[in-house]
Order: sequence, then C-alpha cells, then structure tokens
Amino acid sequence: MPSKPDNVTMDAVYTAPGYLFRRMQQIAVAIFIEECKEFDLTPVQYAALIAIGTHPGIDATRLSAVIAFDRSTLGSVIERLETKSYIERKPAVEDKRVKLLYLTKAGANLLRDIMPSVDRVQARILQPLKSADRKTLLGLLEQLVDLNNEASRVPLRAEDALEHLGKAG
Amino acid sequence: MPSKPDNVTMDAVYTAPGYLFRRMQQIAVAIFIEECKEFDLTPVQYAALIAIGTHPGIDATRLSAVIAFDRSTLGSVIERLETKSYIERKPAVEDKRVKLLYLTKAGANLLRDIMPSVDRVQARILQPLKSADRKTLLGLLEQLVDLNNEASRVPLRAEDALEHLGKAG
DNA sequence: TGCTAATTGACAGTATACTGCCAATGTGGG
DNA sequence: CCCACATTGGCAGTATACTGTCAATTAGCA
Repeated sequence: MPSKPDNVTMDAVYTAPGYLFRRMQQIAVAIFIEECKEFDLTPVQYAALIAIGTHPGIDATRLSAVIAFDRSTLGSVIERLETKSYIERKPAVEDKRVKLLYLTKAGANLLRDIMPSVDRVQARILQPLKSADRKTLLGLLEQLVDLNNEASRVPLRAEDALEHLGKAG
Repeated sequence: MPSKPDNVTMDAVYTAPGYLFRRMQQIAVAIFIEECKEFDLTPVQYAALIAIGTHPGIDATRLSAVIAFDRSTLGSVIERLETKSYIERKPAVEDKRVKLLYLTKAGANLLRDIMPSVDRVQARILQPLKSADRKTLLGLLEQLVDLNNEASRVPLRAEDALEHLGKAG
C-alpha cells in the first residue's frame, strides 16, 4: 500500500518541535495526576508549594518569577492552595500592597509525603528511553529552556527570590 | 558566596522533566503567537486546520484522535474556527449524530499563507542549540512521545483518520 | 512636599485541557 | 422487533495560561 498524502502532510505536524512539546506536556501532566491522585495536587500547585517552602515570606509577584508562571494565573493557584490550608497569606507590615506567603504545617507535611510519588512521575516520563538517552535528552532540555528563557512571556528569574530577604530579615 | 539551600531545593523542580516540558511548551506557544500574530491563529487551531485540510469530511471525534486533543476542548476550537469562517460543519446524511468538517476557501488560503511563519516558529524553538544537538533532541522527543503515547488521556490514533473514507467514498 | 512612575494584587476576558454528564442516535444480540 | 449498549456532540465545572485593565499603594524625582 502506497503512503497516503494525508500522512505526509500530517507529519509536518507530528515532527514539529512545538507539537512534540505540547504532547510531552500532556503526557507529563497525565502521569503526574495519576501517580499523585491520592494527594489531589496539580503539577503547578506542587511547584508553587515547593517554591513557597524554600522561600518563606515570598510575595506572589516574586513567586511567579521563581517558577516562571504567569502572575495572573498564579493568583488562582495561590487561592486554591490557601483554601486547602496548605499555605497562609499574611499582609506585610511595611508595604500594605504585599501579601506574604508561608507554608502551613499541613503544607509541609504534604510536601514530605508526596515526594516519593513525584520522584516516580519524573522517572516514568523518561522511562521509555535508554538510560544514556535520558541523560542526553534531559541535558539538551535544560540547555534549551535556559537559552530560550527570554522567549516566554514570564522568564524565570530565580535571583528574584532573594530580594524579599532584605525586607524580612 | 556559598550556595543557598533555596537553590538546592528549587533545583529539584528546575531539573525535573515535567517542569522542563512545561517551560518548553510555554516558550513554544509564545514564539508561535509572536511569529504568527498577523494571522490570529493559535497552535491548536493551526494543527486542527492542517488535520481537517488533510482529512476532508472528518468528524470531531476522529479529529481529536488524529491530533491527540481532548474531544471536549476540540468542540470550542472547532466553534472558533467556524466563527472565523476557516471551516464548515455539515451534517452527515447517513448518521444524524455526526457533523463533518471541511476547510473553506479562506481556511485553505490561510494555511498556505501562514506556512512560512510556522516554519520560522519551529526553527526558532530549537535555534539556541547546535545543529547536531537539534537533530538529537528532536529524535529523542519523537521517540519519547511515541513510546509514551498511551500514557496521555487522548492517545494519538493516526489510523483513525482513514475510517471516514469508508463512508464518504 | 507633591506629582508622577512603578509596583502589587485583583479582576475580566479569551483559549487550551480535562472530568464527568447528558440527549440523540445508531448498532447488535436475543 | 426490542432493548441494552456504544457512539457522537454538547454542556457544566475545574484548572492552567495569557492579555489587558484597575485601584491601592509606594517610591522617586523636581
């Protein structure tokens, strides 16, 4: 059977990096949700919790820079984490606009408990590849994300995380 | 200056494949929107248009299998493409449930015109890497997406696209 | 000091994504 | 033929993502 013109043209989509990254994102999220379903936490909420845990007293704007999430999106993420009592929002005394974010005891416990599941997620995502290929892909991915950092609307600014320390102590 | 414990812990996020794929997806979409802004088309809408163009008379359910998009999501995507007059929805005579999808003249023209921009998008996404690394990454990505196909809720079923031919001719 | 800039959090609006449900319709076994 | 089941498209609800706007507040400069 000769190859159909259909397939030839769709290959332009199937082999495009943009399409492949979209698929991998879908797959990664699906694996995360499945592996962590007992914790009722999304990948985004997990990353936000980690960042708040490692940067106690950070504000929402700086948090968005640390995990490279859109500030508008982050608002609802924070709200949901607060509803679940995993974080607390406290108004800053020296700046009435700012609300500082802190992990609650429950949030810290959750992070501790979910860690093995998250480790399984990251392993499962790359599992189909041979060990050497996993390292190669991961290395190239890290490079590409770093070199393309400015291309996204919300570039990663890890160093922003340190600014609040000047105010808080 | 000694490395902060903050950075050590955040590295667990920054080097996780799930996080890196999310970042690359954000970056790829941002580049697409920027490069194709004159056409007012999203990456998802573009992929749907291509698939409809290469599979005239496909229905929404089969379309979702061909591009691996969720069927619920696809409903609104199709609606927007129809509003913009890039596609047409015609009821199937032999099955009153089904609505068949066709590219309009305007849709075909758009696909033709947008192609150079989309080519630039795909090039820009990988541009920061050396040529050999681009090929390596793309090859591993294709492998990984294929091998993880069943892990996503909506696996790619390219062969589904051929089923409607039995009915339409 | 006072006016303008910038910052912060919040919100409205649009567009993916997914879960689950529904009615209409089609299909196949008894 | 009839009834259980599957399929199709649509919808409600939730959760990212992004654009743009806004009021409150702060900061910087004349």
